[in-house]
Amino acid sequence: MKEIQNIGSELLRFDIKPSYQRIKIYDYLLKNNIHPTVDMIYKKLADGIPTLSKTTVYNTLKLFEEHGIIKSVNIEENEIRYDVQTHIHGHFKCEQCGAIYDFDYNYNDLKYSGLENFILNQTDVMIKGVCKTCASKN
Amino acid sequence: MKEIQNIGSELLRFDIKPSYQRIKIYDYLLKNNIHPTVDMIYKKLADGIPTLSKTTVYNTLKLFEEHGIIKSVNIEENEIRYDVQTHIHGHFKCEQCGAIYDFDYNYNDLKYSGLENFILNQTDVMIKGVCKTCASKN
DNA sequence: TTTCATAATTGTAATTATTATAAAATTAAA
DNA sequence: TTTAATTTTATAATAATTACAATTATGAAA
Ligand SMILES: [Mn+2]
Ligand SMILES: [Mn+2]
Ligand SMILES: [Zn+2]
Ligand SMILES: [Zn+2]
Repeated sequence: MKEIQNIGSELLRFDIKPSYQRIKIYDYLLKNNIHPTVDMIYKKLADGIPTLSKTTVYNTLKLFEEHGIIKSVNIEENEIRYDVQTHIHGHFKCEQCGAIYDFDYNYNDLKYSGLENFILNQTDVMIKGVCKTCASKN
Repeated sequence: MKEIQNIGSELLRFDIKPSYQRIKIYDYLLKNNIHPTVDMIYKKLADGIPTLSKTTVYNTLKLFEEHGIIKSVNIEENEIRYDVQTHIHGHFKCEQCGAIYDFDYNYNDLKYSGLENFILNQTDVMIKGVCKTCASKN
């Protein structure tokens, strides 16, 4: 889990003005490292912030990503998920419980053929299968 | 490019009844190895088959995938793309021209940490960047 | 403190991809 | 030819996301 002492100054470090909503959203992401969807974030925070608009959640996450403080992950077809973990790592989605796990892989050993003279900006490794917990239940 | 002599018998090989629409859709996928979206497929085929329904395209692609004759790829957030190439390979998306390229990588050298006792069913490697053609123009 | 400009938030409507459903058309079997 | 099963079609319903304009909050100048 990512440890941040002061959320406001962390946002400022990324040139993001720390409004009340932005702080709450980043705080949620830090404390819930579950790659949540917009809807999950909105529903959880709407309890504590009754005036919160889903548009604000969309705007904020877009802003966060543009400023590089979070990453979006494209795991399932129909929804974007968000990740405070910005270092290079892969994602595993359990086909049974739906949970998403982080994992590390040997990024530097990856060799490609067919991409000569291409400029590579971002690599994502996605694996689907059955997680340890679900596998032991079967 | 995948070479198929008889589309009808190839569909039958995968236990798919070769209806007129199914043959046309599979034929399109074989001849247009561009990882098209449902909409791209529908629009192109609707010229030749005026009665074609988009629902049929959705149904057919779903059926094809269930029978393992094609794969769906999840490259951009908001849309599914389809691929007749079913062997393990990666996908590169050019951020400038939007084209999607296939590439090969050393699948067996991929080493993970954090997935001990997990069952891995499907691995996808996605890279974003600038393709050779676009890079040479800049 | 009041005034004003700017930025952030909100609510609503519009867009887009996808799924659900039921009727119509086609195919295959009796 | 009847009949049943399968496939296709049209339409409506969902769901995620974006567009947009009004409202609210913030912060500096007067
Ligand atoms: Mn992650
Ligand atoms: Mn491919
Ligand atoms: Zn699981
Ligand atoms: Zn390009």
